[in-house]
Amino acid sequence: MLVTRPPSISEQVDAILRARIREGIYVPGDRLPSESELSLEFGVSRATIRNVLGMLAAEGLILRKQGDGTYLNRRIQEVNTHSGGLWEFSRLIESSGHQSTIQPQQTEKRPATSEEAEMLSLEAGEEVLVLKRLFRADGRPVILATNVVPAGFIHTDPARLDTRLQIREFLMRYCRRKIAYVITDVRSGLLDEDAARFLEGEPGNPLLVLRTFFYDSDNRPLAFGHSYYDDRVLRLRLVQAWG
Amino acid sequence: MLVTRPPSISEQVDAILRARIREGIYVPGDRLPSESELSLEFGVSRATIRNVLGMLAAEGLILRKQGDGTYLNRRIQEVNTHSGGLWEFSRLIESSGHQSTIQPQQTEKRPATSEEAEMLSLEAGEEVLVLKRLFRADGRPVILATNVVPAGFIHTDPARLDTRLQIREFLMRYCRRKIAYVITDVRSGLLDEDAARFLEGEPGNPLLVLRTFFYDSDNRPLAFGHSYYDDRVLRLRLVQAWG
DNA sequence: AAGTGGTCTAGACCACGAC
DNA sequence: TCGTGGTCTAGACCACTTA
Repeated sequence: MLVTRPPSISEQVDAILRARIREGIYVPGDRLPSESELSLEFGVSRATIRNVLGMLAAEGLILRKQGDGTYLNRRIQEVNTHSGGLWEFSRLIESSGHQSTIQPQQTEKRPATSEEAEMLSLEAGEEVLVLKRLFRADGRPVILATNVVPAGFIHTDPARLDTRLQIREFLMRYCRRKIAYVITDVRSGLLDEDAARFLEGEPGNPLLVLRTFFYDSDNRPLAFGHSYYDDRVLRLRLVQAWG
Repeated sequence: MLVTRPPSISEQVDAILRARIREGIYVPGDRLPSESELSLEFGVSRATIRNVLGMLAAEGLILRKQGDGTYLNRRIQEVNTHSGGLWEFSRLIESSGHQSTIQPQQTEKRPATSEEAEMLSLEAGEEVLVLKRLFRADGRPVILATNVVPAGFIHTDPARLDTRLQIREFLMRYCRRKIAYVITDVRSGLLDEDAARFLEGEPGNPLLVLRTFFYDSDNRPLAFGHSYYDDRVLRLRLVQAWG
């Protein structure tokens, strides 16, 4: 079913370079081989190498200096949003150096509220599937995430759904929908009584509230999420490369 | 002095396309001309066109559909972090549709605290320049930003500094330093008494706290900032394109 | 079948930094 | 001066969507 197309040349080069960084073959502060050397070594064109390096640079993983060379950023470990996904909580937790666990708390199918109906372009009263899940970092609860998906999207027997999947994987597998882009609202909020039962903390504590909207390439809303993010435990840290 | 190199071909194409979007020549939801058509129209190679479109797509401004075409995102107006800069507050405010004003509150030169010294790789007691500024959106105070720069970086007579400059421009003009990348910590916090004097609000209100670290391409810290961001007035909204 | 975007190549020339 | 990354070209072929 899910056709797994072979990895492209760029993806392979990307994987190799990331592996070398991970395994310490390239050490933070190191100067990497030049683009021409890499293109010779891998037997690919320089344009392909540049494409890959461009992505690594955009993540802040490497620093490129015209006339000099390409260097491995000394501060890679400080950042947890490499490759961007602010909404892929498991990866966020793991790339912060913690062990991530997902704990489904509640899965219910119910009519959409009017607010939900509007955000998901549904008729009032159409059903939605609501997934409430708790993410833990090294056992400590950090994120309480609620995701809402139109029930009409789901082609699978509800009893067979794996509610531990990432939302992206969930939409792909059960709804055959591909996320094209995501809009995330970052707001501050206070821990309410309900959320305090899940996240260890006292009601009234400040925390981050993320509202996430998922769309496909036709601008159709696929899902949205509402998450409480305990920033005392897990930093929300973004890198942005300039130029 | 500041050499202003002529805009590259990509920059020109980029400017033209953004202008067409801004002026409504391309309307949200529209299908843009194909890459080949654009490359013919502008007399540049398709690779150059793709380079520019790639950036617009990364910002979520356009959506590209293989086998179909390129479409202008219907939700462009909802997003205020196009081209990324979470720390360029004026642009953030203006691309949210507000009029932005900067109000310098205080400029002082003093020895670095031990925390500042460590973050900026300074010796204890070295001097720093502290800029405290208030950003307003349509007159309403939204961001209280404090930026700390090593005083030794500054080559200009302190009395002649323009304290209304963006931090990027400030570092470039007075310190001849180029920001290579920026790390931003987004945290939740409570309005304290001092900040409440500047931002209209009561102490104890939740708000966003941004801590921003600026580095050059040698990994040297250039500056850091501590900002109170009133998210009731201005949304902090990120787009991330998938794939 | 035709046209779109996605990937990749093999060159060229330029701007810049270190030596 | 030499090697680096930055820009740009003119092609080729593939994957995909639409008709």
